[in-house]
Amino acid sequence: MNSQRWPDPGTTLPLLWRTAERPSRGSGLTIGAIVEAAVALADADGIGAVTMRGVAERLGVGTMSLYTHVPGKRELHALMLDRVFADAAAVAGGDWRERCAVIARQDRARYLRHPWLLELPAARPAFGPGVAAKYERDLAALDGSGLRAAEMNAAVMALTSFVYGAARFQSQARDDERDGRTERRFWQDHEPFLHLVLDPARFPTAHRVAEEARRDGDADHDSSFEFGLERLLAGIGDLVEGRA
Amino acid sequence: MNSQRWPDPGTTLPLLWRTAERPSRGSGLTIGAIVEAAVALADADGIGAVTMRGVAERLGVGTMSLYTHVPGKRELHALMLDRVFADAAAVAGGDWRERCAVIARQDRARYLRHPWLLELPAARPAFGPGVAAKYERDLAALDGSGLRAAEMNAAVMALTSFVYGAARFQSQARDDERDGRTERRFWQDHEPFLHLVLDPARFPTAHRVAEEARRDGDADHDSSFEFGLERLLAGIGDLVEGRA
DNA sequence: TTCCGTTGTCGTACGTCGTACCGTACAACA
DNA sequence: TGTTGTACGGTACGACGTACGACAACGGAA
Repeated sequence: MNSQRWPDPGTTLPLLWRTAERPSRGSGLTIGAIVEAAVALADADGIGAVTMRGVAERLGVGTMSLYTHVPGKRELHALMLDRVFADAAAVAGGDWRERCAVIARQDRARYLRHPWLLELPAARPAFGPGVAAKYERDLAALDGSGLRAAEMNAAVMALTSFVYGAARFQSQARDDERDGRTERRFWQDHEPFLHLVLDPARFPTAHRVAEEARRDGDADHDSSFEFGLERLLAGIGDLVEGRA
Repeated sequence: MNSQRWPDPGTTLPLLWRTAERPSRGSGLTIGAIVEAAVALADADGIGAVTMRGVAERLGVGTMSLYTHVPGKRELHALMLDRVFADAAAVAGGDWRERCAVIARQDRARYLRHPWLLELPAARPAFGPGVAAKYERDLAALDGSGLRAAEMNAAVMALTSFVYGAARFQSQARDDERDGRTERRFWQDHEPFLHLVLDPARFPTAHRVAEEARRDGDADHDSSFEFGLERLLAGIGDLVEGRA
């Protein structure tokens, strides 16, 4: 299945900036329409539902017609990513810390709105209009924080990593719930194995904490995210204020 | 392809703890051997190389024979995850902060040693021997930090999220390099589009920072990770010391 | 208006995947 | 020495991405 052909910015950029759009004959097929349909499918049923056949069917078009406008599925994924990153709005007002918090919440919300984003390669996305807008916004937020350039980059990276990881765990937990693998069911299934899982000899701390947790219950994802964000920003703040 | 059958702890736990191992007839096939082969394939060529046919071939066995011992591919993935989490060694000595740092580095190293881990559902993994050992280790590290139980959980979650996100970005970047999508190539491909990407009117900050970045160069992943880890622990430390 | 080359459209087909189904043959017990 | 339970695995089905080539719709030239 893997055709060993990798998408690269060289082939993706003209698509992203629509500088080489193919004319449509009778079908009304355009890059934009294809990406729109793919995003709709992914939002509804996950990235697994984005098949070339599925996208084509949604557009009322033959499967292979897509290949006139898009080289392949991986490039389509890159286009989808840039498409949903285009919602990155400029953040004004407040100090760098507040701006960063707003951005982190924005990014988290986008991941939860489009959880398939978390499955896509995103380490070094091609600079389409959407990714460029997000890049601009992130940099502008940290502008004037007083950090050196290298520190600014590292800080953005730390925030991005945290937001990504937190969103991914939450997204997977949501999938679990949707498919019936609830918290309740989880512990029900573990009941026959609790003597192994919570063996006080092998796992003393786990045994003890499980007791406490049963009383207190787990924190929800929202407050857990806010806690981590606040701690990370506090740690960066220490650096800004020369305290650490 | 999706058979709508989801793996759950109820079916996976007996496999994880080997309480219902099927006897092997002439082939020497066991759960352990299957998991071992699958991990070897994944380490070598990624999670995509772990196909039932591939695992069977590596074991010199018919494809369908695997299904005698393992219900399906998703359960095999869960077994693989627990298998590599079993390397979680107890961390002794130092204060909570040092112990957390050691654990974070251990976890990051495991993600980079087994990057396919990052692709697996891991939000609420079934408690096999490996996952239980990691859980015990994590909790023991934070024991005695003075944080309340809810804060401890949130702190672990924040650290886990950060480590996961950072490892994922680094892993993807490594894949990019391996497949020829190097940093150099990236900017070469962008050259014809720089007037769009770095348009001073639309993206003023990006335009300016790109100039600086060209001089300074990017920080590597190691120092970037250490920066984020240090900041996050500093922020948690503020809380412990009642400073924030 | 007619013709023809260009090119958007898409039906067919191939090789991959996970796995359902079922026949076969071996091991353990009678 | 039957008899039976079950480990093993061959075949097949429906999904997938996409290579290939036939066809038809369009634009410009005559």
